[in-house]
Amino acid sequence: MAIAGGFERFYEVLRRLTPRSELSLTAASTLRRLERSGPHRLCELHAPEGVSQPAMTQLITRLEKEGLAARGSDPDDGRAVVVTITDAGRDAVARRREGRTRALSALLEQLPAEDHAAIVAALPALERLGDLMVEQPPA
Amino acid sequence: MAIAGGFERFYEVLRRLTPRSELSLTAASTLRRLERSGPHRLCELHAPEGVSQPAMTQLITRLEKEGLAARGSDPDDGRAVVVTITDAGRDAVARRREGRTRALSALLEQLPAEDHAAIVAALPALERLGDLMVEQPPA
DNA sequence: GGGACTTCCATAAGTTGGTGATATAAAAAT
DNA sequence: ATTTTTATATCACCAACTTATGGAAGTCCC
Repeated sequence: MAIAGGFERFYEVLRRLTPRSELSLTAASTLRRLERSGPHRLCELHAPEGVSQPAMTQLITRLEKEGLAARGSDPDDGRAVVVTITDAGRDAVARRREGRTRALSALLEQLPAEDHAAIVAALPALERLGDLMVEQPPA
Repeated sequence: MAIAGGFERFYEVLRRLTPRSELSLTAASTLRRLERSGPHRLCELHAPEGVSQPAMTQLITRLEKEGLAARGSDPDDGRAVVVTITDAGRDAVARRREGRTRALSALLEQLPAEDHAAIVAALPALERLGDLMVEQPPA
């Protein structure tokens, strides 16, 4: 399939759009999740982010150290750790989002209008493809 | 921009499509480059792959150890190291490509036909966006 | 209510793939 | 013939994972 080849290529390209920022991929994704859908227990975070539980523990420890997230407790369950995003965390997410958006916009503007339109038109489809992929662990 | 958000999402999704394989992202991308456009000197590889020169040296060392690439020399320049992909390397690239293709196809088939069409239609545009990104180091 | 599992999180130890600083040898320049 | 530049390699270090294991809080079950 040419589609797979195109995706492979696109993936590498996106990879380069990110790297040197203050947040790792998983860190950014986790913070965005916390911002979008509120506090979560640690065990609810690691699976959707696709990392092991110890990795999530360590990530939260890092985020806490940097002041971007906070550990809390659940009064009804002494085992649980409830992770919350802080204001500084929201700022970091916003900064990252803005930086990405600016870089992408600059590139998109140089693209022919019909390419631009094609990408916009495909976004909802890509979104749904993403949903499928989360539901069904791809081999 | 909604586009940036969509890409961010899509990136995370693609990330999950890759990891468990035998090759790291940079390794796969480098092998593909060697397959596509023939032998390269080490110094011609690290910049387009977006890693430092020591990282490329180490990557080539790993690939050599695994038999996927080979170091050669340039008779006209004693400093140069010329990297070539081996048959085993080609096999590895092919296997990876096939695995990805199968996983993606399985998902794409479940998507409504118009989503499928939208993605196919956007591929050339994404390709061109990728070209732009390589030319212009995004902030 | 007192064990026996179970769930949630943390810790330990090891691995991978990167980084910057620096060394070395070959080529180019002055 | 020096000096400078270029192409790799090596070194010490680090970030972010992994698996295996430990311990504490909850649940189940007579």
